[in-house]
Amino acid sequence: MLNGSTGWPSLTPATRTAAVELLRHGPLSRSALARRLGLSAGSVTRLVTPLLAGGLVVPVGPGRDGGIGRPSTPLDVVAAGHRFAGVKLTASHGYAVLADLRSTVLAKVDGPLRGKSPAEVVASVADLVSRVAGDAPLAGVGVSLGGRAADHRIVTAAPYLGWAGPVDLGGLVTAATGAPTVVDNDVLALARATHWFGAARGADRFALVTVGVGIGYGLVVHDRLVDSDDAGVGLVAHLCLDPLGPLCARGHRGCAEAMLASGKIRDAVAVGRGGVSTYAECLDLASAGDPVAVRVVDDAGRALGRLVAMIANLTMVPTVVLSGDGVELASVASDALAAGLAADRDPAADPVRVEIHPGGFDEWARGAAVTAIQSYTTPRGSAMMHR
Amino acid sequence: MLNGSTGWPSLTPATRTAAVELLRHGPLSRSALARRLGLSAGSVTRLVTPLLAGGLVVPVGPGRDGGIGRPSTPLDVVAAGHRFAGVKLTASHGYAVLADLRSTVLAKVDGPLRGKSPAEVVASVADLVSRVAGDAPLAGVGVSLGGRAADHRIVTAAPYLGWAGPVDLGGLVTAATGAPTVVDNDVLALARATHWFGAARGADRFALVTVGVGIGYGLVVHDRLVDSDDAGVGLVAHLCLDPLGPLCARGHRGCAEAMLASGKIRDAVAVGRGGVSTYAECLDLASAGDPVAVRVVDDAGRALGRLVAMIANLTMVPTVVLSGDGVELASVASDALAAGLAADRDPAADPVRVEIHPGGFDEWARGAAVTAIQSYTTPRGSAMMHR
DNA sequence: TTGAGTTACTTCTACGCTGCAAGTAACTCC
DNA sequence: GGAGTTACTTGCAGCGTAGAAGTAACTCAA
Repeated sequence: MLNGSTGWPSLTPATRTAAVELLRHGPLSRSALARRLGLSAGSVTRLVTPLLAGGLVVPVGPGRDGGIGRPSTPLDVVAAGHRFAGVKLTASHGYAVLADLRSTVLAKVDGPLRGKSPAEVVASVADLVSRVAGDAPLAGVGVSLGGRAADHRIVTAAPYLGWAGPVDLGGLVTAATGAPTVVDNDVLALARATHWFGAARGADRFALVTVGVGIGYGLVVHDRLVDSDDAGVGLVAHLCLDPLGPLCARGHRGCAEAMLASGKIRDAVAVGRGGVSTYAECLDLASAGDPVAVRVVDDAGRALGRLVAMIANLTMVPTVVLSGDGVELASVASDALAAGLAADRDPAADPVRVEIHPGGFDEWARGAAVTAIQSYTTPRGSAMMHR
Repeated sequence: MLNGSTGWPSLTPATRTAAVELLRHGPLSRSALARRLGLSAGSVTRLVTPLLAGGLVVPVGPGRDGGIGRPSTPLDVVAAGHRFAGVKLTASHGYAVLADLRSTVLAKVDGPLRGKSPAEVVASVADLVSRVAGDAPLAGVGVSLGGRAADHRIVTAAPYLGWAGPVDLGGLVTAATGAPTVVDNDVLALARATHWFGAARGADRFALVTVGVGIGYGLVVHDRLVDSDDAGVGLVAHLCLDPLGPLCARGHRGCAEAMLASGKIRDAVAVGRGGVSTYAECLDLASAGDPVAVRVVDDAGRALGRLVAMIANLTMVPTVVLSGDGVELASVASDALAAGLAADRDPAADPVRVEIHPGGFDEWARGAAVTAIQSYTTPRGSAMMHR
């Protein structure tokens, strides 16, 4: 009966593990679940019984699998039973989504921040949350931003907001909204969403590269996000991708930011031919065959391909997901991307799968919601969130 | 009483987990072990009791930790209770070590292979093992080679030996020596040794780069070796480190192999000044200030630094271990290495710790022994070896 | 010297979680 | 309509765990 107040945190560990497996990989029959978890069939029956009784999980579909023997009964988590809000912060705006347990977006709103001070940001976030959620009770709130958050609560670095010292954003938003709130780096949150519910659902290893105003990078290995003090803050942005490329603000020639950031691409096209004012125009011009735009965009695509190759060579991921608001670059310059990838990847090695996942601001906000979902489903979990 | 015949495989899972923790991180007091494993003190007492009774673990030292309260009693695994042999194969020779449970080398031998056919290699390995082990009973044998082994048994690729189809080297050596045998890629095996007992002991994440005839690469993330079909077979060897560098055999300019392989460095010095015939001479000349050797070695050091930076940026490891028979390069060109590292690493990010670990052929063989040790201590283990 | 405080370890119990074995259920194929 | 096959359930024995209560061995201060 979907009692939100009891919720997943009250489940016993093994039962919760089964529920998470169903959430991430479902629908699954009991036998498939047993194989996935490495358990006996009897144990799975026992674990699943209280989930069915509580209405968190339901049998779904007829389960026709065509084979011989008794047909299986696929089970699935009832995603609609819980609501989460996700908020992505930029220097000036907030973007919020309302999502269910599988991070399906049910509503979205956005608006300017009232200001950059912690109090103004908290008030803006609370406002966005109440606007997007209405009076639906929330199981959790996630907030993501370009910066770092310790323990998913304390913001320790937020260059775009200009915060000097640590701010307990998680605690403040929890107090303001009444819903348990977690804070995360925006790229890491997007990587979490990609991992659990997105283009890399079910993948044990993958990398995420976001292209847009900046270049972001996230890595999942052994089914777990790789976190560190430096994760998501641009270690990848200044990797050299083209020794003859343009300069970035730090004086690096041909680094990822200089080659791929949407502002840099726009500037390069503007310098070459004039008459452009937006990144989207540059991609359109390149599609239409404008020689300057084609050259700039192709150079960028080749650089992106080389970046993908470097990532795959050094992390051994079979898949690299491209996202971010500027990711159309990868479609427009797909040939150049493939060429750059081929140039730096051993042809004898397994080919790298490149997935292009469209990314707008609501995708970033959805990432924030997934951080909240993970925190809700695996509190202080042994594997997922922390450690 | 160190009964080798019962051994670790007969331990119950939780007890074995405690024993592995002591082996890898010991000596540890019971309370420290409880903290590490996330268990209560009572559970640890229960787990440790049979290990003490069986003599696999002993109390060690007085346990003075200076603080207040009852002093702790550090426990440690009795490493001398088991013997393992490790054999590293090259195209023409085998190198074998005898090691205890902590991979301390007790003896070493080497010799030419009788030939490259599977039968000749197996006979050579068995010969080396019996020479190095004498009549000591072996708990396990590890064999490592440049190539791939499926399931730690079946060699599926061995370019240096010219084997075409898969060869059940593990099964053949098991039959020939009477000791359970595992097969592994040589770089991965060295990474295992570095992880459990070497320069990265206790590290949750690190990367290993080997420099020598070829360039090797291994990665540990989340306390587990990253394995893949392509691991260890040279994905890293053809990364571009210097756009103006020399060519490798595949036509890559300035790739890791072209810049760092000992043969390439020797050739570059020989072309420049003549009068050298070995890699070691080149390093000596560079130390002595010979301008050609200094330039070649410094370029290589800078390239190695850039490689370390790329690895750290993309994998987020805090530590990179350098090893291999040509690793002296890193000491001779340490300034250039630091410069290359600084150039490609964000100064705001955590600094990368570079550990130089001397590596001869016996280190490679020790790696093979560690593969056997891991297989012995964590058979079909949930985390260590497979999956 | 004595007792309070502190940390390390042990013992006992209740219970969660597991595999295993022996069922039952629902299907296909012949 | 039975044999074969796969999915699932039920009951049981035993491992593994936390928690509470107790013991041990030390430091420190009065």
